[in-house]
Amino acid sequence: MGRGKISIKRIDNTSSRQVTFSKRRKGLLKKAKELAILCDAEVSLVVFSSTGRLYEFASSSMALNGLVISRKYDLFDLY
Amino acid sequence: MGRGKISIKRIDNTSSRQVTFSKRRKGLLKKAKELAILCDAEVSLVVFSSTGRLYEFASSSMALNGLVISRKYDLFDLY
DNA sequence: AACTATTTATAAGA
DNA sequence: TTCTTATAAATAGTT
Repeated sequence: MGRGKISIKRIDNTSSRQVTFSKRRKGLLKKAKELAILCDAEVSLVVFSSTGRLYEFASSSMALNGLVISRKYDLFDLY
Repeated sequence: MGRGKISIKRIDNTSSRQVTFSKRRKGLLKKAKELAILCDAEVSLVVFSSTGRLYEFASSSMALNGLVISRKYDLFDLY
């Protein structure tokens, strides 16, 4: 949806990737909320950016409260 | 996005709600996967339909494996 | 951070 | 319910 068609693979350019992340994260969260409301569904969505920032949505009856959300750590994290 | 504009509130008609759920769930899962790939993000998405069926997506490094996914039960479930 | 051309998702209809 | 299509909505590239 845009000036050109893109293929679904990792965006190499860092700033382009961040811009796309910001736009699409917003869109995804909006659609998650809409699905929950329109269809009376229970939805939880957790997103970590590649820089480790957390974004989340959970409809009220999803038991995300109090849940410890974490990425698997890797050796990279030790340095 | 369709023949008419809709407002975001619970769809009362059961069959319409199920049709919309099916379409939008598919779209949401697709976009979750795309975000993960394009932006090198970690994404987990869990959806329960109102009839209790589970749909999920998690990018590989999200620690969803082995996690017990459950709805909060309510008194309804006892009968 | 806005804009807009274009693609994509989807509401309604068949 | 699966397929179609007109239209709304998201967004890629631009400014």
